Amino acid sequence: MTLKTLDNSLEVLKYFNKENPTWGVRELAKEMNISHSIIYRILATFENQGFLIQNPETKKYELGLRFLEYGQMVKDKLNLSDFVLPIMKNLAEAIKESVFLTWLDGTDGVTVEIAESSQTIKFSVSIGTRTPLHIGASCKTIMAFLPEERKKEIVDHGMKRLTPETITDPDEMLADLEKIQQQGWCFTTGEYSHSVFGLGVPLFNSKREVIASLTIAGPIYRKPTEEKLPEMVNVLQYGAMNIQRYFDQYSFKLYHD
Amino acid sequence: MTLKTLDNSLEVLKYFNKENPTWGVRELAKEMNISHSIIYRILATFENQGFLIQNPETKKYELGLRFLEYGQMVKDKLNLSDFVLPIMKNLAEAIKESVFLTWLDGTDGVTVEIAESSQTIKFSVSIGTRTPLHIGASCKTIMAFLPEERKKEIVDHGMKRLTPETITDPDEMLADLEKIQQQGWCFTTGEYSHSVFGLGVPLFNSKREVIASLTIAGPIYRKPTEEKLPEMVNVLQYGAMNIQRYFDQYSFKLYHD
DNA sequence: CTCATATGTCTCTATAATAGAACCGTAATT
DNA sequence: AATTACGGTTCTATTATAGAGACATATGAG
Repeated sequence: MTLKTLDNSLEVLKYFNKENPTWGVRELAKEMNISHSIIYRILATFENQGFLIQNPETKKYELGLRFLEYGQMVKDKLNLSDFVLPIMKNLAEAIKESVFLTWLDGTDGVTVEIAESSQTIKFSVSIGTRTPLHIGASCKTIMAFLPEERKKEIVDHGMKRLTPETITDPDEMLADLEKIQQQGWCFTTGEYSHSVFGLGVPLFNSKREVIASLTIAGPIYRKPTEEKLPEMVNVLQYGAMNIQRYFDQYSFKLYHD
Repeated sequence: MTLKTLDNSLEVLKYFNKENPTWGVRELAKEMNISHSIIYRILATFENQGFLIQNPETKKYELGLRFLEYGQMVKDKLNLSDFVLPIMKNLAEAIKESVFLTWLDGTDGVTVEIAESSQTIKFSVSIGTRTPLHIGASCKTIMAFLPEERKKEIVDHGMKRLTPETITDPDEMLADLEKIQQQGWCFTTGEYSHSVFGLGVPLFNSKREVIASLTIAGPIYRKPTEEKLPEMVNVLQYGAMNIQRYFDQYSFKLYHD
C-alpha cells in the first residue's frame, strides 16, 4: 500500500530531533538496528536533494536548509501571525503567562503559535513541538472533543508516561475527558513537565469538529488558586471566542484523518 | 548510488511550492509525466508520516505540520535571531530598506533571515526562498567568492533568465564576478525582479570560504545615486563586519558541498 | 436520464531497484 | 605496527516498485 523505501527513509529522518541533531552513518545504523549501507544510501539521497547536509569535517549529517522553505510555507498557510497572534499576545499580557496554540495532527498535538509571557520565569516551548494527545492540558483539551471511537483508539494504543502525573489508565483517561468535555476546559498540573500547570480550551472548524486548542501555561508555583481559576477560564475563553470567530470567517484549511 | 524511489519522492515534494500549494493525484501525475499510480503511492506514504495532509473534501494534498517541526529545528540551529537579527534591524532602520541574510546551499542562495524596511513600499521575501546563484546581488555576491571551478560549473550548467537584466552569457558573468570580488560588494538593478535594486557583501566561515551574504534591497526608484552608493556600501560593510565577528566567534555550523 | 469524462484508490506481475553482507581506503587510537 | 573505527562502494539474490489497467464514485453535458 505504501512505499517501503520512502517510508523507511522518512523514519530515518525522524531520528534528527532537538536531542540528536547530528548523526554519523554507522552511529544511526546502530541506533536503528539497520545495515549501515542502507542508512548511508538514505542519508546520501537526502543530502543530494538538500534535505540533509553533511559536515565536511566530521562527516556527520544534519538537517538542511530545504526545511526552512517548507516550514515557512506551512506557517504561511496557517497564517496565524496577522490576527491570531495579536489576540494571543493580549492574553499573555493580561494573564502574565505564556499562551500557545496547539493543532491536531493525527494522534499528536503540534504547537503552531506562541505568545510568551513577559515574566522571567515562564513556560517556553518551540514551534513545531509534537506531543501525544493524552498528555497535558493543550492536548487533552483536543482529545476530549474528538469522536468517541478516536478516543478509544488512543487509549487502547497505550499511553506513554512522561511524568508521575501522566494519566495512563484507559478508564481514568476516558472519565477525565468526559469531565473536560462537559466543563469546556481542561486544567492540569505536572502532566507534561513536573513543574508546569496548563489550562486549555478547544477550537473548532466549520463542521464543529475540534481542530486545535488555546492554552495558558506557566510554572506550577504560580498556578491559579481554586477561587482564581474561574476568572482565568473566563479570560481564556474570551480570547478563544475571538480566535474562533476568525476561524469561522476564514473556514480553516487544515484537516485530520 | 542514490535511492531512486526516495529521490523521485523528494522530487515530487518539490512541486509543493508557494505557487502550487495543493495537488491532486492525477493533476500532479500529469504535470510530472508520471503514472498516477506512482504519484498516489508517494503522496499516500508522505501522508502516513505526516509530511503531507489530504483535504478530506477535495482529496487534494498539501504540506503537513511535520515541516513546522523540521523548519524550526533548522532555524534554531542557525540561531540568528539573538545576535544577527538585531544588527540587521539596525541596518534596515539606518538605510530605510529591507536587509536580508542569504545562505549558500549547493547552487542556490537561501534567504535565512530578514529585517524589513519600515517604509510602506519595500522589498519583501519569505524566509526559505531559494534563488540560483547567478541571479541578483545577494547570490552573485556569494558566487563571486566561490572557487573558480565552482563558478565554472554554474556558468556551464546554463543560467536561467528571470528578467531582461539577468546575465546569461558565461564570459559576461565571469567578468562581472571578477569585478565583484575585487571591489568586495555587488550592486544590481532589475536582475531578480525588474523593479528591485540590491546591494550585497559577502560573509565567510573560519576557513575564509564564503558561506553567506548580507544584502540591502528596495524598489528601484529609491536606488542610491552614484554619489550615494559608496556611503551605502560603507554602512552595509560595517553591519557585515559585526556579523562576521559573531560568525568567527561561534564558528558556524553550516556547510556546502 | 444517459453518456462521457473526470477523480482517488486498488490489483496485478514483469522488471528493475533495493537489502545486506563483504570489502576498501583512510584516520584515529592503542 | 596492529587494531578499530569510520564513510563509502561493490556485488547479487531477493523484493519492492513501476505502470497498465480496472473500479467505484462524482460531475457535467446533452
